[in-house]
Amino acid sequence: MRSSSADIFANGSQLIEPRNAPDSDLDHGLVIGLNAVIVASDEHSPHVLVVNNHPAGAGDDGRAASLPFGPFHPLQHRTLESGLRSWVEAQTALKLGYVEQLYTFGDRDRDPEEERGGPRVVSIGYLALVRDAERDSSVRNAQQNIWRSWYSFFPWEDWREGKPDILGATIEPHLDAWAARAASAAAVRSRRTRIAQTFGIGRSPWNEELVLERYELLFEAELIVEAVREGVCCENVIPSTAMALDHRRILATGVGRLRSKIKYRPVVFELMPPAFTLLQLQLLVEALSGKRLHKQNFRRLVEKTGLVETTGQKISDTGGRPAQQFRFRPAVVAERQAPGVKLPGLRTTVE
Amino acid sequence: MRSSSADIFANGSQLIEPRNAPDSDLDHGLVIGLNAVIVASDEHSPHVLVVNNHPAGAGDDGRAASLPFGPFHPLQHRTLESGLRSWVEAQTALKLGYVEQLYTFGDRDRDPEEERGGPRVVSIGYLALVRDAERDSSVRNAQQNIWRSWYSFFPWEDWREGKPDILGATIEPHLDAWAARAASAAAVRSRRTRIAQTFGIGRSPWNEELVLERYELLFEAELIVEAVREGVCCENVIPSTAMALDHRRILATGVGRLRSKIKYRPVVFELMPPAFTLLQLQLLVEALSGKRLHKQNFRRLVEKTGLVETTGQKISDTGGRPAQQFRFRPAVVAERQAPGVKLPGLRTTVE
DNA sequence: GGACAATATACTCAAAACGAGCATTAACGG
DNA sequence: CCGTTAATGCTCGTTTTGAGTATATTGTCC
Repeated sequence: MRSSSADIFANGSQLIEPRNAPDSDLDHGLVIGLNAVIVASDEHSPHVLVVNNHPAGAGDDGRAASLPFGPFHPLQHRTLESGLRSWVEAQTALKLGYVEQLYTFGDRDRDPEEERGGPRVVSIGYLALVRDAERDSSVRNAQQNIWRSWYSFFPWEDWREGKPDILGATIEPHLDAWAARAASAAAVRSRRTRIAQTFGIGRSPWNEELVLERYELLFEAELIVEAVREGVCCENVIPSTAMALDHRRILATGVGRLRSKIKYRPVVFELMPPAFTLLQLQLLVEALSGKRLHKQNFRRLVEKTGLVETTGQKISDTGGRPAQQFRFRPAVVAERQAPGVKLPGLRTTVE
Repeated sequence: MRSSSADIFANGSQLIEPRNAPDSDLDHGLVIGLNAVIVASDEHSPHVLVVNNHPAGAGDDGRAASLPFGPFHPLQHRTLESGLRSWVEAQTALKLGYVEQLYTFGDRDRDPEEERGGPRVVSIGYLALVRDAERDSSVRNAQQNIWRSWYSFFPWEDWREGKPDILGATIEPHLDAWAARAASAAAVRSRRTRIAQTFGIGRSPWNEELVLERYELLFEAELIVEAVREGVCCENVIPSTAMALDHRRILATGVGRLRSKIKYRPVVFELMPPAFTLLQLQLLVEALSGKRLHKQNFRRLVEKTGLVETTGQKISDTGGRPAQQFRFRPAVVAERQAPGVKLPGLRTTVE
């Protein structure tokens, strides 16, 4: 397929070509790992599967929970995604539905052990969605694999009951103090703008998609346990569940991605039972997005997109007028370009 | 922070933990490569830096062009992005502005040589933006590194002069024939829906962001040279510039990502000169998105977002009433959460 | 200087989308 | 039958958007 007759002109400063043999030290001490953000959600909260690393009887000295992780086995797996699916399904008995790649994390300092000579681990993060009913099948290792509400890791992300107290009481003051500590007046201003835009303060509205940006800001301000270097005092740390390494960052990436994706692609299905009422759908979307929606407008939007159709059944178990039962239109589910569920109202703009 | 007293029951089928030592064959024959989609754009067309693998004087038998590629050197680089920046800047003399990770490509069949025992190359694709003025500085290896309009790789993506002829004349008939070849009636229908949604046929509007989806559909239908297996006839192939390996797929990912990103983040700046007229800005956005926009509405949108401010200067070299000169508001450029340039108009919905 | 070509910029107007709420309907438990 | 609870239907003012028309400002050609 290739031929090169006149490579005599090639010189040393050219771009390295794909098929050049790698330097011998390149494939030394390099491991590719696959991390999965596995999400299921009921009407109350989305849950994430985490691996509990506490050894039996360990107290706070045990390692923090981590995301499920598996090595990528180039000899066995044709694609990255099949590698992911195979170890997840083998080890948790979960049937993964939708799977999407999130991001590849490769910073050296993502793992302190690397600095001490361990192999460099480059980790490819994936988002996977499973139906809530599937959650039971993960009990195979109930002590190790547990489902946790994703809001336990990001308590500031749940605005369903209004602005979370933790924001006004703790986060905003600490962030403001951090901003004030900046070197120059310009830097202080820059930090303030960034805080305001990211956390929806002042004229900026709260944007539920900026999960990662908020996490990284808090991390930078050393308000997150994982960011606190050894030996430094950490009284400012915001109460929330920590994770190992940079797993909370990966999780934040997943949460943000899912929150934005539901708006333009029909992925909520993957989390819903096959039949449901519009209220159930709304509650799920609210759980994911972390904000409350205007019921009538939500209905209007959902019906307009043509994503769902009625099954003809009526459900009367919530103590009011019975609700129609819906299902997602199979044609839409099969196709990927279909739109998602727009989020209407209850504007959180004004606090 | 947490305690679990009864982990005595933990058994061997638990999820593999992050710090487990990898199997010894894991880091054998595995290389991480960094691919860059480097984009610059003038008012006529966005350009992509490709490495010309054709040796001087070689004909069509030379290898197809590829994206610039460099190995990731875990010992030298703290982060993936710094690894990318360093080899790109060293080898092309380009000053990269905005850089963002696209996707990690790891399918085994992305490179036929792997099947013959070569090392598995997992490639992390990046999108990098440089100002058009920077394009000159890549001449360092003019024979090797050349800029090509991205529409030479995807001629069907340029709707600025109306629907490209190639669509109606070639692509749509071939796709339709491919759909008809499906196994079952249901499969035929499913393919047809997918084609219609992806290529904006019938009631679906053309969505300029679906660059990757369109490419993959064409690939599946074997209308792309790269998809044609050896020995199979290829008369249906759509005339367009091919690339090595899966590089055209990576490029499609980059184009799609950029097209969507300009709409919600202020990244056009990175491609624009510091001062410009609104028409210049519009032409650039049109070049990127591949469609024409309604001038007055574009102006309205841009001015509303507050992304730009006037410099006070007037430019009168285009033969009409002089235009105001604008620049991006530095405060906005510094911050990332700022909105992008919405695309108004001239609906391509109805053909 | 005046018509004209070419573009910039201002303003209009109707349709659609959106936020917010009120009103009505259909079940259930007493 | 009445109160409670939720589903569903409808309205209405505000924004946003698509698509123009109108006006302003320059250079050029005669």
